[in-house]
Amino acid sequence: MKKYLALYNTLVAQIDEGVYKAGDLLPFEKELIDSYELSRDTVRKALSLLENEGYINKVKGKGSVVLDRAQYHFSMNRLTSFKELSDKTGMSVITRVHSFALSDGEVGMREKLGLSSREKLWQIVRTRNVDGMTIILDKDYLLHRHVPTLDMNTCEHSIFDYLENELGLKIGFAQKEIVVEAATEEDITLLELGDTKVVAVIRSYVFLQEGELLQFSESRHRADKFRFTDFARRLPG
Amino acid sequence: MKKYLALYNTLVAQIDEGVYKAGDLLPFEKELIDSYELSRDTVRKALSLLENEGYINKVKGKGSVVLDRAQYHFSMNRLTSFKELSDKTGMSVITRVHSFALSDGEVGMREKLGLSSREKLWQIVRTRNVDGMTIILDKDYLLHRHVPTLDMNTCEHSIFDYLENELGLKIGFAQKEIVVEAATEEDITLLELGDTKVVAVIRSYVFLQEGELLQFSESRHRADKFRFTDFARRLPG
DNA sequence: GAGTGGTCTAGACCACCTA
DNA sequence: AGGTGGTCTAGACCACTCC
Repeated sequence: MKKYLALYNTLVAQIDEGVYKAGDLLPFEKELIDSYELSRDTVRKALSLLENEGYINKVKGKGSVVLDRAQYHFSMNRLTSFKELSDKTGMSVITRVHSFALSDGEVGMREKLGLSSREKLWQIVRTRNVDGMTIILDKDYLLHRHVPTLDMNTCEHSIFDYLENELGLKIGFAQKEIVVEAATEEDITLLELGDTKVVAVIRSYVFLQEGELLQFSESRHRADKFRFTDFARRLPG
Repeated sequence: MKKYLALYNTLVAQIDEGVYKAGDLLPFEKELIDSYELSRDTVRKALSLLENEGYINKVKGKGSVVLDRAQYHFSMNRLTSFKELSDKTGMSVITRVHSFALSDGEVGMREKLGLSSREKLWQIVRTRNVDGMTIILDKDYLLHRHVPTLDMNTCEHSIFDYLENELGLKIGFAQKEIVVEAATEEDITLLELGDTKVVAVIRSYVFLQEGELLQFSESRHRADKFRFTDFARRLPG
């Protein structure tokens, strides 16, 4: 639909298929303008997206250099669902739902999230078995206000899809933090931890486009299987 | 100099000073255009930057909502030097240089970085004492090709500044990864680790604007003092 | 000098929110 | 209905790279 996104997607597809390899130059702006019949700004918007996503590096006076993206494959720079991630990486992922129910949240959680004493939360506890090993314990808390109903089938597949496509919620942005913590009894049991009684925890606060809190999540990873990657740019100027 | 950066900087300053608080609306595009006498695209470029940095959330038909940035203070989303980070957060940071010398790198490193057998590396080992506690062990490797000379004073202060301002190197982007590892003897000694013999490691590969590797770094953190925060947006579309 | 991307401008139409 | 941000276009000048 949107022209700059269409161009972005075709260029991403071409890079993924190897039409342009690491070190190659993408067609110049002028060439893209002519061959796709777009204005310069539209082409530049698509290229800026590619740059922000770590696909290319634009160099003044030279062109857009394709980067080696093989090493960035597990990037969690963006807000993506677990499902998208496993689809792209081709890992075999089995999700097991341990519980889902309306609750009051854990102690102190209501205060931390700034919720009223009435506000109920959906609590969902799931484990992820990746390539034959249970390595992640996901604990999600969804605000009942935004999510009136929820079922087992949704929890087993993609809650993200459900929120966006079924409920029409518009997810805007998320704040994440990564810390290392001592394993709880729950971690030890569900993740079959061995010697190292330590987990890496990704906590995220997911907000709707208007800035309202939608969800709080804890993703607790076996420390020995944990890897987080990030792509960073220098600020312009 | 650049108009959109000037506007970005003044708006950042105003948000930091509390002129606009979390939940407030920034002046509308039209108002910024008129009061600063800029074109719409220039104003939009500044606002896009603010949005990408997590300062605001733009909502169609409504305006630019200022986000609560207090919680994001330790953001390492961007490529910033340790010095910048400590300047902004007001923490007392003492850097101690343990060694710096030209070396061949550690075993396997040359292969991993794709370097020729001739290529020499500057190896710099430093610890960071934050608010009275030594919590980070930084091991940096700079390619000799790009950095002919280096001295003690530079290592104690900002290598980043030296590379950019003295040598005129143009840093483009970095790939980072975070993993949790068992502590080495070096970690235990230098970081005065107690019970938990585990460290959080941020590895980064820093590239120049043209895509050449400049630096490889390992930042090894006491697990109990480690915290990494990240701001993520949903892709447009 | 020719070609590249970076910045800036002016104007148009659309989709969305609020009233 | 009026205002907002989102997209798209056309054209200009500049800074940088490469030959």
